[in-house]
Order: sequence, then C-alpha cells, then structure tokens
Amino acid sequence: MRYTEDHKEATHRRVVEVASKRFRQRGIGAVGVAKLMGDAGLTHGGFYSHFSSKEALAADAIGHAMDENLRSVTEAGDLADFIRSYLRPVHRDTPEHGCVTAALAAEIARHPKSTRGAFTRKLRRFLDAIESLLPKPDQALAQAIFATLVGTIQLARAVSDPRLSAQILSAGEAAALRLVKDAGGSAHDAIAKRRGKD
Amino acid sequence: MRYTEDHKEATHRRVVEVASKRFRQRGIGAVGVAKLMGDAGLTHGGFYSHFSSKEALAADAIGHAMDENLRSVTEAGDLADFIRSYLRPVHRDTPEHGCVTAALAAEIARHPKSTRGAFTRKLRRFLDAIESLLPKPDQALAQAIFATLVGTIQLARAVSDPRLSAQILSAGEAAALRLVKDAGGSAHDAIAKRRGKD
DNA sequence: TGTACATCAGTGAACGCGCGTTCACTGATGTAC
DNA sequence: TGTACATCAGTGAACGCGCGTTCACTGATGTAC
Repeated sequence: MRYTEDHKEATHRRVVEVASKRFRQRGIGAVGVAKLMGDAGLTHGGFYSHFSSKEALAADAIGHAMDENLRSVTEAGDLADFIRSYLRPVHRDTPEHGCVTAALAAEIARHPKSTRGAFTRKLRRFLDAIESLLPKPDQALAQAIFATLVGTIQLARAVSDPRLSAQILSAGEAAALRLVKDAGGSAHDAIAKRRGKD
Repeated sequence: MRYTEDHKEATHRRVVEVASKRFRQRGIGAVGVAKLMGDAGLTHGGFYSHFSSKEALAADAIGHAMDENLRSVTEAGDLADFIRSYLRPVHRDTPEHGCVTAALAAEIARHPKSTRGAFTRKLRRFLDAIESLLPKPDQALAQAIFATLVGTIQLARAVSDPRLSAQILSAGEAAALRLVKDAGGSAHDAIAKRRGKD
C-alpha cells in the first residue's frame, strides 16, 4: 500500500507517542515491540522500517516525552505553580502522562551512552526552563529543586500506604517551595520582576 | 545431599544477598533466576525450594537491601555526614552496594502490593532513622530530605556528561544540607544536644 | 560399631511463552507512457 | 483518458534465545536398629 506523502511520518510519530506513554507506564524493558505496534494499530513486522532497533525507539520516545515535559514548565505561570502541579496526586497516579525522568531515570542510567546522551540534551533544556523561573539565575538550585520533585514522586509511587504517599507529596512540596523562597527573593518578587520586564 | 543444620539457611541468605546486589545493579526485571542462582554457585532448579516465586525473592531482596541501607544511617555520625556520604561519586557509580530506593523505586512502584508493602515497612524505619538525626522531630522534613537524595543520585546516574553529573551531586548536597540547617537548629547544635544526653 | 533406610538440598531436562529481529511477500497508490 | 509498471508501508511467518516454573531424579548425610 502506498500512502500520501506524510503518511509514514504520521505513523512514525504515532508509534513514538504510544511508546513514550507505555514506557513511562510500565518501564522500557517491560514493553515489547509487538505489543507497542499493536497499540499503534499495526503489526510488529513494520517496526524496522521506522526504527533501527528498540533502543533507537527508546531514545526517540524519551526525547518526545521530555519535549512534552518541557512544555509543562514553560506553560507554568511561575515555579511555585509548577512545583504544586508536579506534585499533585494525579501526576503520581498517571505516570504515562507525566515526567519521564521520574518514571525512567534509573532505567535510563542502565542504557547505552547514545540514549543517555539524548536524555541529557533534553534535560539541560528542562533545567534551563526551571532556572528561568527562579528569581535569579542559579543552575545548582534548579537542579536540586528538580531532584527533589523527582525523588518525591518516586517515593509517593513506590509506597503502598496512601496516607504515607500523600504525606510524602506535601513534604516534598513544602521543601521545594522553601528552596525557591530561600533563593534570594520570594516567588512573588520574581513574578513582579518578570512583569516589570514586559 | 544432606547438609548441616544451617546449610539451607546459609544458601538462602547467599541467594538473597546476590539478588539484592544484582537487582540494584541491573533492575529486577532484567535479572533472570538462572543467572542469579549461577552467581550464587547453584543451578536454577533449586530456586523454588527456597522461594515461592521470583516476586517473593524480590520482596526478600529489597528488604535485605533496605536493612543494609538502614545501617548506613544509624552508623552515620550526624545527618550532614550521611548526606555527604550518600551523594559521593562512589555511590553514584556502584548502585549494587547502594540505596535500593534510588536504584529501584520506580520499578517497585510497578510491583504487586505485597512487594510494595515490604518496601514500605522498611522505608518507614529508614525515614525514622533520618528523622532521629534531625535537631527536632519532623517527619515531613525527613521525607523531603530523603526524596532530594534519591532524586539527586538518579539524575547524576542518568546523565551522560560527567561534569553535569558532578554538578548535580553537589547541587543536591547543598540543598539537602540547607534543608537540615533551616529545620530549627544547625547540625552542629544537634550534635551538641545529643552529646549532652549521653 | 555396622548396616539399612529416610531425608531433602540441589541437579538438569523440559514446558510454554514472549522477546527482538529478519525477510519474502502483498497490494494500493503514484508515475510513465 | 487508459494501461502497465514501480514504489514501499505494512504483513505475518519464522529465527534463536532467555524467561519463570515444574518435576523426576541424585546422592551425601543423619537416624534407627
């Protein structure tokens, strides 16, 4: 079957989108190529006309999910908003629509350097976006705040007691907000400052 | 072959120890039962006279590793020492001897409730141990500090650039230490307080 | 003390299954004439 | 405009492999007599 000019591109994108969700949900290693293609409405044989290997898809899907995650930072009004939104129970409960770092960081760490490289490039932009929401530039603080968010969501997900899980989410939120506030200006000042620039 | 009274118990412990290392190193899903038994100097067939399933071993191995992790908190002089030791490059580079939460939290979150329950019980004790090193009792702060450590090590492991990785480690350390200091008493005061009790 | 037997930790072949990957093939469409 | 052909996204059988689990068996040792 020959299709319209952008048909292949559309299929490629659909597989990457499905993969980026399933990988976050179940882990990269736990999702098979055949099941993935089935989810995208295709059979497994066609996979290798789109990707050179499952590993290549993994790098692609991670990059796609990171772009999605980046948008959620740039769309946030301020850093406090982003922190609160990141640590909502709905994010804990739906990893497939959430932060790829929280879902897959440990697994990515065990992947080949090419995949970790793709992740690293996107992570830098993500950290830059967080930094730009700080009252003043501070790379280290942006890194630490994001690390706190990632660790908090992961603990909240791993724990079997809903009460403890909720407690962890609010503890992480309080700590992350405190890190922002102590940064040399309150979140409120930062908004005022940015508004002044416009 | 019939062996001495504690022979089976010793073998059981050896398998759990090997598993707790391999799981942290490669992930639970990526380590096969046969390879695991081989590492312990046995053949795979004997596995089920020690464990009812791989899942049961996973819960056992996680618990064992958590006990090991707990010891590293109680053996730390104070919380600042623990934080600094946790975020050392050697911990980032040898997950098999390190924090099971940092290595496996996301994977544990996808395991059955029984396994997450075993993890949760040990985590409570671990968080209590961190809390007892704080100047004054504060469950939420202990949770947030640990979340920061877990997230920091994971980011440092996932990233492919050694310079960025080192930067993340020290950023996480600075933030974790700041959280301790702002807790209502410096780490130094806490030591003085505890020493006064003896 | 010497012999027969029971125990049971560990062995290794076998099971059905899903994995990532390969490949000869299909068939609807665009292009050339 | 009508026909023959080339293209190539997608199909589905097949590959070797390792997975978790089962099971009949082995054989060194402890126990009973």
